[in-house]
Amino acid sequence: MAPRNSSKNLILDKAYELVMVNGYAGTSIDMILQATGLTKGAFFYHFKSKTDLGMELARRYVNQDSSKFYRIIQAVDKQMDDPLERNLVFIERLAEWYEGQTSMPGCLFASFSYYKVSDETALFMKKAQRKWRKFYSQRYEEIMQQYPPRIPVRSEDLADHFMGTVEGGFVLSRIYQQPEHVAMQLRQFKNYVQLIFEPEAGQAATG
Amino acid sequence: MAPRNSSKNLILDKAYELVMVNGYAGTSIDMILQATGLTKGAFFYHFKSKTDLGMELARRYVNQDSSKFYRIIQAVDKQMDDPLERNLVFIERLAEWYEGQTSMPGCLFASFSYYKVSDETALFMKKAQRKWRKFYSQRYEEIMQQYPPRIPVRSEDLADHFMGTVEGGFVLSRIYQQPEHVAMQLRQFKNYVQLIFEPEAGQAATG
DNA sequence: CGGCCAACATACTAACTAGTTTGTTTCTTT
DNA sequence: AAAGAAACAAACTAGTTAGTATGTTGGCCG
Repeated sequence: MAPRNSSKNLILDKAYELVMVNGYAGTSIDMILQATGLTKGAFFYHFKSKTDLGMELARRYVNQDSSKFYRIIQAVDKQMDDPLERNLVFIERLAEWYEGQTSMPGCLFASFSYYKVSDETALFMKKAQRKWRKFYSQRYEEIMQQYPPRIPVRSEDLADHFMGTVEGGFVLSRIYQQPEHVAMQLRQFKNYVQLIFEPEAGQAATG
Repeated sequence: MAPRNSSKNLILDKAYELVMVNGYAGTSIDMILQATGLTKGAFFYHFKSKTDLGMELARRYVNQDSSKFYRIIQAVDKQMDDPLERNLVFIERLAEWYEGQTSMPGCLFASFSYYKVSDETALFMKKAQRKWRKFYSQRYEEIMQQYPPRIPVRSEDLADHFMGTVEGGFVLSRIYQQPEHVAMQLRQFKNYVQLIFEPEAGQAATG
């Protein structure tokens, strides 16, 4: 791992920003170099090709994104024990986090999913996504053991739907050009989880 | 509008396919010409620039996608009158339609949202998306008048969440490289609508 | 202090990019 | 049949692309 503010990390930082705006194919190496103030020599010293940069961007994205989510999860887990409450508060905290962001939200994986960088990145992304699914589905498994779901649902599908909701929120935010849609989408998913598991959900409205 | 299988439509067809795989920036005019068997003269006779092609792709996508959805909706509306049942069956039919597709699903708007083709396309997409939201939110408004929702929800948010679910399903399908995720996501949303509005939803599991 | 290497800069190349110019065919219209 | 226009083809251009080859710098180590 390169030291904190090294040239390599600088390239990765700027490249990430540019890719999130212009996409991978729409981001040239020259654009990255102009943004960093470096030259070709520096770039090809740290990356053997542009494809290599794409792969490293994917790797770094997984690490940074994972740790961001874990950080929120751990903070919530410290404050409460109930698995359902944990999950609901996690979703709320995540929504609040996205509300605090100013720049246009987005997912590198989604960007790459609409332009195949390489077979390697495609495989890497698939595996990373599966790993996330496994993690979240275990959490929903815990919830299901304690709270009988109102309807038949699979924990894997809930995990996928959670991630899909975030992805959909990104796309909508970008089309509407309004970042707040991610939080809105997340709260819909939160409603869904509540309606499935919370024993008292929707009682007030019916009574 | 150009006649059915004209060169212009051929270009648009092939360009659409290529853009859905490589993205807009990753699809060169030469690639499109190679796929169509035409030459530069033909392309720039029909399109004044590549940006112009992007704009026409967006226009055509809205028309084709809208008519596809309307077709399903009208078919369902003929068979039943209840607004909630109509919506639920519509979602199910849509899920089945995506299950029948072989090629990797995706949305041109999503692809364009991760690479800004032009200010014109961005504005066009925003307006088209708003139009869709208006259409679907009206349908949920109807449902809400007849079926009191278990939880407080806004019809616009439901409309957005529906479209967001589809978009998320596309992204997940592409990352997992398994087209069936769109249908799975849609059925989660269907569950959500049922839990919100159906009076008897989830009664069997609790009793 | 001399050598060595990491970490770059500079200057190139060959292929590709969008777009233009000019020429050709075919159809229609009078 | 003449004329014009629609619908292309072929060849070109100027700029950009990823990638390379070679040169330069500073710091560390014996």
